This record gives sequence, C-alpha cells and structure tokens, in this order.
Amino acid sequence: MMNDTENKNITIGDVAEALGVSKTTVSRAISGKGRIGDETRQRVLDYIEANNYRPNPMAKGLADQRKYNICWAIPGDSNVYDLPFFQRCMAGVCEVTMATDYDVLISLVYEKNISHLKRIVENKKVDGVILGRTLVDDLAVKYLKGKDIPFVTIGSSNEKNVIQVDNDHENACKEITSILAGKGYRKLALIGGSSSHVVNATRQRGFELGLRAAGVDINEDMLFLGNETTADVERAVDGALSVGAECIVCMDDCICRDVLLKLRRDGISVPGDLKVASFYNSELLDDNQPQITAIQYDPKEIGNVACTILLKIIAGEEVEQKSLLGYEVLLKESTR
Amino acid sequence: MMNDTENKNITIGDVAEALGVSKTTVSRAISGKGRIGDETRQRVLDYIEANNYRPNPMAKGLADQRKYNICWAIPGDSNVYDLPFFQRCMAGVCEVTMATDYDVLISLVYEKNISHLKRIVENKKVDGVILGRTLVDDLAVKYLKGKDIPFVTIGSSNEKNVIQVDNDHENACKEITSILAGKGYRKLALIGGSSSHVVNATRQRGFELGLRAAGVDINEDMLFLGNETTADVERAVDGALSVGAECIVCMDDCICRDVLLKLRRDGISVPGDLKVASFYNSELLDDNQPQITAIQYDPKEIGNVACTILLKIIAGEEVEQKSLLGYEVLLKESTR
DNA sequence: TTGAAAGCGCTAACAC
DNA sequence: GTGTTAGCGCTTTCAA
Repeated sequence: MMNDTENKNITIGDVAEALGVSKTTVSRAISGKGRIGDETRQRVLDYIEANNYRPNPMAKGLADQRKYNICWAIPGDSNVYDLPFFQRCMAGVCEVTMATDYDVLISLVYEKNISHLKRIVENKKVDGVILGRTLVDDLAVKYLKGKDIPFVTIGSSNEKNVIQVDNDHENACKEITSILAGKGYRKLALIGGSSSHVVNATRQRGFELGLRAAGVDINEDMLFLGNETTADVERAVDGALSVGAECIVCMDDCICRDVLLKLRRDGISVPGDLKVASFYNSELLDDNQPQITAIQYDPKEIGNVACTILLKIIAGEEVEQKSLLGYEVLLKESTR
Repeated sequence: MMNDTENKNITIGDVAEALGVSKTTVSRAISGKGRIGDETRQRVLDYIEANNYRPNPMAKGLADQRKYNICWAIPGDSNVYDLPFFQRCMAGVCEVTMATDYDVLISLVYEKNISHLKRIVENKKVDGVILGRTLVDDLAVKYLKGKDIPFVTIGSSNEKNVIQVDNDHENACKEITSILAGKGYRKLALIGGSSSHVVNATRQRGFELGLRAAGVDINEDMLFLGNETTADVERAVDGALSVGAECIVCMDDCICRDVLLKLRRDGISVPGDLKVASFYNSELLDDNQPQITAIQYDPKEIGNVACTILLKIIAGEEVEQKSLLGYEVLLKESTR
C-alpha cells in the first residue's frame, strides 16, 4: 500500500475525521491545553507525526491573535547594515527562534524614516520587535512605546521603561582605559564618532571613569568627538598628535581603521611612535600589523539574549529591564 | 470633536458598518476586483485612509491562501553569513518588498541541514524563497524543487529548471584575465577556494577562457584550487611562487586577503615583485596598499533582481530562467 | 452595482 | 474526557 502521498493540504479537520474524533480533540492533543485522555492524545500525535500534519499558522494566528513572527529591525543605511555586527546578532536571534515556533521578519529602519517598521507593526505581522540599534533620540523606540507591542533594544536607550540588552561598554571601556593609563600612557586621546549613538556617550563615560580610576585628570583637549567621516577622523588624529598624545583610543573599529590608515600614510609607527587601542574589535582590525589592543564582544550572544528576552515578554513572563553582557580585553602589540 | 483615537482593531466589518455598505463592497473597493461603483469605491477608500484601516494579513492570508511573506535563506555558518555580500543582497531584497505587501522572513540554512527552511516552507509561512547562496549539490535546491513553491537562487545552479540570478562571473573573469595576460603577465597563477561552490567552477572557466583569448596556454601547475583554510592558501602562494608565477589571481576577496597577508609577511612586494588581482572585490581589500585590481559587483542589485523575479513568479508571470548581471573591472596599482 | 452567506483552518467557551 | 459551536477577519461565489 502506498505510503501517504504528499497530501496537498492536510488540515486539522482531516486528522479529526481520519481518527474519528473532533477537531477540538486534535487541537487539544497538539496544544496540550485542556483535558484529554492519554491514549487519545497519543493516537492523535502518532497520526500527525506519521502524516506530517502541520497546523496552518495563518489560521492559528487568526484564531489566537498571534503571529508567530518577531521583527528584526536594523538600520537601512548602506554603510551601517553591512557591519558584521548585525549579521552575527541576527544569527543569534535566529538561533533562538529556530528552537521555537517563531520566525524572524526583517525591517529596515532609517534614522528619520521608520515607515516600514510601522507597516509591519500595524499590519500585525509580528508579536514583538528587536531593535538592532538604538539612537539617542530614537524614532523607532518612541513609536513602539506608543504601540502596545513588546520590544527590546540592542544597545542602551535613554528612554525610560525600555527593555534593553547591551554589552557592558562602560565597564569595558573603563577597564581598558585604566589598564592603559596604568601602563604609564597618561596622555590618552579619545577619538569618537557620532554623538547620536547612545553607545558613544557610554564609551566616553567609561573612558573618563577609567582615567579617574588611574588617577589621571581628564583633559578636554584630548577628546575628539562627533567624527562622522574619514576626513573628520584624520583631522582628529592630527589634533591628537598636536596635543602630544601618547596613545590614541578609538571609540570603535571603523574609526580605528581610519586612524591606522592615516598613521601608516603619515609614516607614524605603531606602537613605536604612538600606541593605539580600540573600544571595539572586529575583523576590520584583524589584519592589522601590529595587532590592535581592543575590547572584544560577542554579537551573537547579544542576539541570543535579546531574542530570548523578547520571547519571554511575549509569553507574559517578567524580565529584567536591562541586561548587560560581558566582554574581553585583548591586550596586543599596538599598546606594548 | 476628537479625531479618531488609536482604535484597537478596526476591521473590514467596522468599515462596512460605518459606511452602511457590506463587507463585500469594502473588500472590492480595496482589491479592485469585482465591479463596484466609482462613487462607492471612493467613499470606502476615503474612509479607510482617514481611519487608517489596515486589513489583517492573517485573515487575508487565510482566505486567499497567501502568506505575503517570502523567505530569505542564507548560510548559517558563522564564517559565511557575515560576509557583507549577504547583508547587501538582503537590503536589495528588502528594498523591493518594501514597495509591496510582502515581507521577508529569514532562514539560516546549513550545508547539510536545511531543517529550518523546511519548517518555514512546510508551515506555509512564505509564498516563495530566495536562496542567497547556491552550492554544487545543493540540499535546499533539491528540496524546493520537490515542493510546489516558487524559488530563485542567487548564484548559478547546475540543477535544471531553476530560476537563477547571478553576476556574469564567467565573462568578468575572462575579461580581467585576458587584460592581465594582455599586459604581458603570462604566468598567471589561479588560487581558488572550495570547489563545492558553483561560482568557483564558473570563475575557473572564465580564467581559462581569458587565457585562451589572450593566446596563453593553460598550465595545470598554475592552478591551485580547493583551498579551504588560510593555511591552504599560504601553501598555494608558496606553490605559485615556486613555479614562477608573475601574477597571482585570487578567486575571491577572502583568498586575496590571505594572499596579501602572506606576501607581506614574506617581504614580497606588490606589485614590485609580484602582481595580484582578485575575481571579487570587497571592503576586505579596500584598505590594502597598493589598491587591488579586482572585479566589482553590486550585491544589492542582485537582491533587487532576485526579489523582483520571485514576486513575478508568485504573481504567476513568466520570467527568464537565468538573469546575468553586469560587473566592472577595476584596474589598480596591484597589477601596474 | 451590491449584498448574503459560505468558507479558509484553527481555537476556546460551553455543553454533555 | 470529548464534542458542538461560534467566532478570528477576509475573500468569493452566487443571487438579487
């Protein structure tokens, strides 16, 4: 006898009929909700397994008002979304959903335009949202707070009552800064990026705490912040050199790369003439000779945690307001 | 009078009632299907607009058996998925869906495990699939062919009857190779990666066609293929040098980076002692001094095209079996 | 041109 | 413990 053919669309009704029970019973066997006889449940489960029955998520969603999708929202600006950070983070998110009934829907959001996210939320296509990046004055955060939908942000938000998961940037930056100062490099210049990112403010704070911890006074002239373009960074490098920096601390990998290129072009040797460290490590720095002292995070872990938390919220469980993840300080050649 | 508040869930029934028409009429006004009076349609449309009514996609999907989602399937292997290529491609896909009713669902697929893709397809969560990468003997391709679901592959497939979109790697590689040979570099070594990727075979063919076009005989000893690890590549570089290569042609950006690092460590200067070119350009090579001669593609465009094609198939339109996209040959310092 | 009614496949009161 | 029934919000015959 032929095994079950690739039945087009076997429904809960078919299963019920085949087994001579009601749809409700089948539903109960699957969901585990409601009371049902052990033997009956097993019969149903066996049949389902054997015939590869899959509940239609549309119907289920319609009936129980759930979508079984979450939204992964990342910056749509081309120079941002291709940072490996987001891919890894996303993989972390997917890893978690793979073990559940949930799937991940993508949304590209822009600094001033979150219309796609709005559409997804208003079309009720998702049960929750993970914001892959958080800005200081984040449109998406504000929007989601106004809606009745669970969401978590990756990276810290200044907004109140927002569930967030982040690396412990502050302590990481504090630690690496004080280590550097402890090594005797007391003229540390900080070169930082756009101040519209919460994380940059956090890193700056970590930097200052680190200096203080090492007993070094903070010198405003050594802070070069708000650099957006490569040209800005290059200017900052010149500035740092002109005020006699012994070590340049870069707020992130992109800046550090620009700094290193500039130094190489100018014939300034690292660590010979100048030390360099970065508050964020990535493959952008991997190839550099010498290897760069930097803070190492695990983006995938962030994705994991963010997703786990979101699913908990959706399930109605309580969660921490803020989760801080660990880091590693990699001391390399560039500050030797 | 208060403007309409953020009504929780305004449904087609609410609209119908408010307007004193039937749900059918509202449905027709929205879809454009069926006959309806101009004036009636306009009234409905205006009301919908004013009250920000959004049809529930679950209900719509249930009724018309569509999911209004497509699947974006990418490799789940950590060393692969974070290639900027996939992010950019994905952005291209999203760009297209943003202008439609469709959204994008992510699936991570592995070389030997496509269970997540299967789940998404069997749970009927999507109307079609875009495979971000194609392997020679691709599990996902085989699986999807057996299912009755539209899909397109990015990258070429050897399987028959598969809709595919790809860059014109063969002609690109042929062109750059013959240009190099035409410059007088006749001892060209090719260093290539895993042969389980269709694209690598295509590139090899392009390389050989380019040599032939330039009247250079193909020398098997100059082909270093199937290199998986950095160590493999380094060995290949040694091999290439030992057979007297004047120019190393790298099959992709990753290999090229490894080659460049190795050469730098060995004190071999480019282009002084040896020329280097790459069949694929990316930011991995951007920072290199000298700049590397390479083929430039536009991943985002691939995403655009793949998605457009998939949506056409879903809509029942005819599409080309294979779409080949353009390229640019960047001649830089490294082969000067 | 419009409407009534029957589903799409599933869940959840509420009976039995 | 199991079944009946009434939805979830939308589309689509079929009549009017």
